Parts: sequence; C-alpha cells; structure tokens
Amino acid sequence: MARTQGSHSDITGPRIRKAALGLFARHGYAAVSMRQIAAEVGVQAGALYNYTPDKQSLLFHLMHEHMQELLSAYGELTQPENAFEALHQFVRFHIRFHLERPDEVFIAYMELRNLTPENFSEIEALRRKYEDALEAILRKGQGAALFDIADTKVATLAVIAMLNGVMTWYRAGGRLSLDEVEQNYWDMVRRSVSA
Amino acid sequence: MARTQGSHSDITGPRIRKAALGLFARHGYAAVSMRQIAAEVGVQAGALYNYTPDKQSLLFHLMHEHMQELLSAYGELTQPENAFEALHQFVRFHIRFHLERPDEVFIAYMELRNLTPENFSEIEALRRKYEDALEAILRKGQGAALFDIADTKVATLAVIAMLNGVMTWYRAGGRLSLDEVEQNYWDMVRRSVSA
DNA sequence: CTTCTATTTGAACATACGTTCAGATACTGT
DNA sequence: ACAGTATCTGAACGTATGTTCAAATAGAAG
Repeated sequence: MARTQGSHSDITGPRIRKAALGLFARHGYAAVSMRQIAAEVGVQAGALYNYTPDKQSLLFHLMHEHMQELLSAYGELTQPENAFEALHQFVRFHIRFHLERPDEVFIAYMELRNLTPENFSEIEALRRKYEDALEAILRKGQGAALFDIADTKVATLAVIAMLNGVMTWYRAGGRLSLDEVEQNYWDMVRRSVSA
Repeated sequence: MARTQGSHSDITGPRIRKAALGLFARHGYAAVSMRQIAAEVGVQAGALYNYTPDKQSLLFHLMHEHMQELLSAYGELTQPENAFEALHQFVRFHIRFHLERPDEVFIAYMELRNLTPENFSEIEALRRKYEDALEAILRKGQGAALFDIADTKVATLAVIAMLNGVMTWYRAGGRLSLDEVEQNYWDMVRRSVSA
C-alpha cells in the first residue's frame, strides 16, 4: 500500500497535532510513543515525519503555539488606565483563557523538562513576558497606592499560582458556574494585594 | 562476579530510593530507566529487584511515604483554638515543609498520572485529607466571623495553589530569606480570606 | 490520458526498555 | 573452619522505541 484515499496534509497535519496534544496531556510526553500518536490519527508512524522532523519538535511547536496565542490574545485587550481594573481584567482573562485550553496549559507546564535546553529557553522567555505583564500592573497599582504589596515579584508569582490552581478542579457543568469561579478568584486576588 | 564488598541492604535500599527520587524529579518517571537508577547507585539493574517488585511500586512508595510524612508532621502540631492563628500556622508549616523536600513534592504532584488507578486513589485520598485540614480551619474561621469567604472549597484550593507556587522559584540563599518569604505569603493569604 | 507531485505504507535499523534468574561472591553466626 | 544466608552480577527474554526510506498509490495540472 501507499498513499491512501482522501489523504491531505491540511487534514492530517492538524489531526496529528491534536492527537499529540491530547496524548501528551493525558500520559505525558515521555510515556507517549510516535506509534500511539499515529494510531490515534489512523496512520502509520512513518507518516508523522512528513509533518515534524522529530518528536521533540512536535512538543516544542505545541508549546510555542500555545504561548504565542496566550500573549497575542492578552495583547489584544485594551489596558484600562486604572491598575485595579487592569488587574481585574487580567484575572478574568487568565481564568477564561486557561480553562478553554486545559491540555495546552497542562503541557506547557508539565513538559518543560522534556524540552531541549534551547527550546526550553525560548518557551521560558515567553512565559516570562506574560508574568511581566502582570507585574507591571502590580507595580503601577503600588505606585498609585491602590495596592499594598511587600514584594511585587513574589506577588506576581503568587497570584498566577493561585489562578492556575483553578485548572486542577474546575469542570464545566460542575457546582459553580464560570462567572462564579471568576468572582471567587477575583475576590481573593483583589483582597490579597489591596491597600 | 556476584555479591560485592561492603554491600548491605540497609545501605543500598535507601540509596536506591534516593537515586530514584532525584531522577524522577529531574527527568520524570517515564523518562527514567531502571538502568539509570542502578547506575547512579553503582549497581546493576537486576539488583534493584531485591528492593522493589517493579518500577511502579518504587514510585508509589516514594509518594506514599511523602504523603504520610506530610500528614503526620502536620498532625503533630498543636492546633490553636483561634482559626486565625491556625491558618497562620498552616501557612508557615506548608511553606517550610515543602521547601525542605522539593523533589518529593514535585513527584507527588507531577507523577500522579503515572500511578496505576489503585495506587492513584490511595495517594489522592491522602492529599484530600491534607486539604480537608485546611478547609476545616477556613470553615471554623468563617463560623467565627474571622474570615469572609465565598466558597471554602475554592478558597482551600486557591490557598494551597498559591503556597505551592513558592516551590517554583524559591532557592535558599536567594534574594529573600525564608522568614521573609513566609511573611510575604502569610500577608497575602491572610488578606485574601480575612473579613 | 499523461505527467508530476503529494502522501502513505511497510519493512527495516539500531538501540533501549522492564524484568527474570541461575550462579557467584561476601557476610554472619556457630 | 564451616554452613547458611544476604546480596549482586551478567546474561538473557521479549517487546518497544524513534527514525529512515524505497516503493506504491492518490490527487492535481495540463
């Protein structure tokens, strides 16, 4: 056999990335074989190499694309002048964006150690950019006496860590609606930094 | 060759667990081979099977031991009557205990998905116990009007997530002392739940 | 209908994996 | 000194891994 009926790179390509995303998220990069990914797509392992030079690149591109989307989606928001409102927007954006992409988020955090050093640096730089956006808000609010924060760097990481926690338990259709979850976290974040 | 000079299970056993702990934390369970663990101990792979029936049990026992120690260490503390002080004690305990065991903590969170379903349930139950201890404090403080919390379950997970964030960046000898870190996080946690 | 290109197969490669076990050596108690 | 036990080696097992590639078929273009 050889080329199969209906095969097209516009279809197979995305299907490979989607299958890899799901499998990496569920079982971890190291525990997933190229043959498993291929099987989920309905193709032989060799065919994957028309779409990625190797397994590492497949992981890297998934993570890179996710971080790019995160930054560009946040960048498209118009930043309120008021730091308080900017923080509120950040909290809402972060929760919503991340809850919409559980697999991507999971991978972007859990599989960092499976990146080659160069790839790791690149992803890390993007994550740093995002953190810096939050820190800028906290600094600004601190300057305007809206916030009372001992250490903005610590506060930045603490806020992001708290918000990321929502991923471990929230499921659509659960006890709380998304709006309620947002409200809950905003209440806590707001009070944790407010003057 | 066969038995080597100075070999003793009291020495080799702990060394195997220590090597496995470090390697699992650094590279991930699935990415670490029994031969790598053996090499770090200075032994052949077959020798490991005098100490563990298989790789899965090795992982499980590391996680189980960690969770048991966490619960027993926390259980030994005398609980203040005042919920405010109890929360303060929890925050200090959590930060200190976790920063002393970065590898164990990392594994206990990252490698959950590599446990068999039965092993997973057991570890999950222990983690739940720990979370319940914090939730009990929050409920109590809520009842005494010390706290103002919309949802104690969400607050419990949010506080733990925030505190866990410290593991991703704190290094001894860094910019902040452990006392300062504790103070920073306590300030934020306290305000996030206070009435 | 023919030619060219896109896409996949299927087999093969060298290497690595977790695990088992008989045999060999070191320690322990008498 | 000897017997019994604890510990490790080294080889082997079947299977799985990431990756490569010539050959084969499907679709697109003229």
